[in-house]
Amino acid sequence: MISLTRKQREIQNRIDLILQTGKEILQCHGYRGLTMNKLAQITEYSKGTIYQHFGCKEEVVYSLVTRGTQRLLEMLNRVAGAEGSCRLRFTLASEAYFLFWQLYPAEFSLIQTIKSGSIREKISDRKQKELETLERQLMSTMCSIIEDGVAAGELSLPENTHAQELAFGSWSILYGALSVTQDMTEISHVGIENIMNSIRKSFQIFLDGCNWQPDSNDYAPDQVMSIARNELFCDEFRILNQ
Amino acid sequence: MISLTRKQREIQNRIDLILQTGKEILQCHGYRGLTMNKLAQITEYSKGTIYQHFGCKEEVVYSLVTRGTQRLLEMLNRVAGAEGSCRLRFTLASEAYFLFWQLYPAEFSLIQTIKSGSIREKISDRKQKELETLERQLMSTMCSIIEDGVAAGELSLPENTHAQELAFGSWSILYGALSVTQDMTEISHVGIENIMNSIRKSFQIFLDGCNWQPDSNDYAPDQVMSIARNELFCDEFRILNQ
DNA sequence: GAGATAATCGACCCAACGTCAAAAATCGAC
DNA sequence: GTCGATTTTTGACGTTGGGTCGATTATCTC
Repeated sequence: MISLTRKQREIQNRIDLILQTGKEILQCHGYRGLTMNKLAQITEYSKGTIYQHFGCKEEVVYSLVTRGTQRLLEMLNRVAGAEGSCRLRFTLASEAYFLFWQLYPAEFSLIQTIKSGSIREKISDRKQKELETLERQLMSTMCSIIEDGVAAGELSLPENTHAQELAFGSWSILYGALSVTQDMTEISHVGIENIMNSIRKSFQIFLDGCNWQPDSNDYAPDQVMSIARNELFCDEFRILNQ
Repeated sequence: MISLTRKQREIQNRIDLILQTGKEILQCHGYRGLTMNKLAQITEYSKGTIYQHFGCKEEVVYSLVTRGTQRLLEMLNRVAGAEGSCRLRFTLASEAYFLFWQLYPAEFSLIQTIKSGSIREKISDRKQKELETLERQLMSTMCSIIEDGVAAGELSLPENTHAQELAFGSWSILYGALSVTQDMTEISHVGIENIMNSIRKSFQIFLDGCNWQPDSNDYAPDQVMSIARNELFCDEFRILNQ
């Protein structure tokens, strides 16, 4: 039993090593630069061993996205349990996504990659369900904040509109804006901070459009950033700033 | 001179054939299913000839996106010259994007694909600039509608906010929502029309959040669809419905 | 019609994915 | 501790598909 656990840990560590190495190769040499030979060589395992854990190259990157999404979900759950008006919490959720984008740029850009049909068709149903579940959880966390807001009287849903639609809409703004931004980071003549502020504005415009009136005015930019920086995501900010 | 023109036309026709064939293969067999051998075989040209027009496989798909973007820009330009309030026109712009997504799904989903760094690095600067210019034109068309709206007193820009930021924000909603939807078309239990209506709502919420008050109430859903269907995009709708 | 130039072709090279039978390590029973 | 059984690891190999290039064919010019 003990021996079994040790074995399982070894395997887990190896999987971690493979994923970490894969991520590093991706960051240095891009998707095309990631080859199974290189992965085997750097991790000092043979190709056959790698293939024992990952059925194909695509599964490696898919797993990276899954792992990244777990991290994001964990941040979002922290937000859901926070104090303050619901609009504040919803705004903090967007900050979580910004942080995710900055802390895990490789994972974020892989989202686009893995969504393309030609990759997904190579991934086992089990792995696909796994990521799907995580995404559903993300969406449901966002929804619950909206529903809390409705319950608290901060906003009322327009006729024939569900909380999911608002969650989907606000998520779209963030995902769309960040994924477009992703490709421009080098070219763009405007700084990242400016782009992020611009997205923040769009996000708030969307909430204004929902007529989301918080019971206090606690979602002002300074306050949001202060809570994010000093309370909810202090670990993340430390890593980011180092 | 005549002979030169004839030659040039032959080449243009061949490029068209290659692209069209590539698109069909992509639709049937996905990105991985598109191979240069197959492309050569179906077009009945040799691989060498294909490579005379496209430096690599990636350039084929990149060209498909460029061509699709031209179609979209052409639709958008029709919108910009339309009658009615600016909010109506801006809404019609979103309908143009919906149509583009429905008429050219292959091209749309390739946008995600080509944006990934590993593909872009294989594309010549010239081709990249070409697409970049088109994208800039798209954005500037959207901006000009917003600026017209400001000039007409339909909305006023929030402090420290530029028309580009609003254009970027609204574009993000559409791009983000549609690119997420793209992957779900088979799985999703809700119909496409519902999803599109949901995105339409989000879009309008965003405009509401901008406090965009049209001089007339001509952007009501029925009116928008009527103008799109019967005036601006009647050709596109005919193709779509057949 | 002949020589020059350009276009076309497909056999070939090679990188990279994925496989599999042999070798090595681990395990378990006595 | 040893030996056979089982699992894990390995890297040489098959195959696929992107890309090249010298030979061949077509076109153009004089």
